[in-house]
Amino acid sequence: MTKRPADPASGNAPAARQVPMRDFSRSLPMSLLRAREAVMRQFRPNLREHGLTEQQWRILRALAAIEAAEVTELARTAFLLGPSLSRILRDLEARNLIERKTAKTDQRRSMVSISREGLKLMASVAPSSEAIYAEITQRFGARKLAELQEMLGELEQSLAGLGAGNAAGAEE
Amino acid sequence: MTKRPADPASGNAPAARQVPMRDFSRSLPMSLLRAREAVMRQFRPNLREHGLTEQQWRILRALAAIEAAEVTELARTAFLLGPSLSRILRDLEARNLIERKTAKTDQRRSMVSISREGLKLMASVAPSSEAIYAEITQRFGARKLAELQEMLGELEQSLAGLGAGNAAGAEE
DNA sequence: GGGAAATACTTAACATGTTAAATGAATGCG
DNA sequence: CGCATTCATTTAACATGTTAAGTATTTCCC
Repeated sequence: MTKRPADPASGNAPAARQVPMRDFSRSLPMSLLRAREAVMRQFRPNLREHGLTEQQWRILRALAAIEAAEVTELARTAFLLGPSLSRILRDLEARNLIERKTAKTDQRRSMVSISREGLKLMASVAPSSEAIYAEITQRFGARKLAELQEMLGELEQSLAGLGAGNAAGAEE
Repeated sequence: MTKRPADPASGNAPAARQVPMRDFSRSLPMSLLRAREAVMRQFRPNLREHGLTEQQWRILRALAAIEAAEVTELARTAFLLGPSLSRILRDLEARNLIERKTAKTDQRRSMVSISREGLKLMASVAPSSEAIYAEITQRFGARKLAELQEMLGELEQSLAGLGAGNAAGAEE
């Protein structure tokens, strides 16, 4: 065996380490992904017990805070893409957790609202959910949590209107 | 605070607002989701131009930093679940971006490594990617970015070993 | 040494993310 | 009025997230 520590391509193993980049485990997207996963891992079992996914729960919560909403508005509020929302609403309607009716003035729009049954389901999920959130807040620290969310908001702001198709003077 | 000023259930619209919860647009999961999306939105177009998804890119990056890795190890590094990784590796192998061979000592394990072609692809993607990251860093501020990542790490730490099937003292 | 249990990975099944295209309804404008 | 354009929503197609089950090996241990 010839000793060639610096050239991994000497064997049959394909060469690696040839594209210098940041340690990717410390990249911002990764940090955000891991943090979010750590948080959601706490909530998912409870939601699952009630037959809800994270996204379905987001929609119910968004609807519970208002009378009714158009699909597009709901997508913005629940931070879901149109196609995802469309599918989920179909399922939630089949389960009688929401109700829809097309708007009178514009047949294209459909007004979505949470049903009585949906509210009942929410009432059964909310307590554990709030308890979990409280536990997280306590563990991490309420002040730090507020600070973190402040920074996340600032990050979002500082990237608003970057890329995404157009800045000042973008040509397509 | 026992005052209930508004009862929206006066019309025919299904009653809402009956399940008191935090304003969900300000919940931690939402903040994290929005922040991450704001960041990833910057990278996706570039990756897409090269026919890569975010996850495929994560895998290539993880592999470029090492000689070879077992699938399980790679899943941990790239923060992907086994089934997702399994599918992606199948596709990346079909595109000749990675190579696999089963380990000699244990037929169950398969060693994955990046191919020469994979390295070439990385080299063509990395510059724009780094440039975008630099732009983000500049906009948000390098110091603040480091601070944010520090907090995200702490959040992850403070939730490690919560829920997930075992409380204090549950040693499997 | 042989079978139960553990391990590494893959498949399966369903839900969502993501982009493009389709559908149906309103609007603008000649 | 007629018709191209815009708009709101859905469908389609493909990729990943998520949990459960399956498959092939290996290890444990009597």
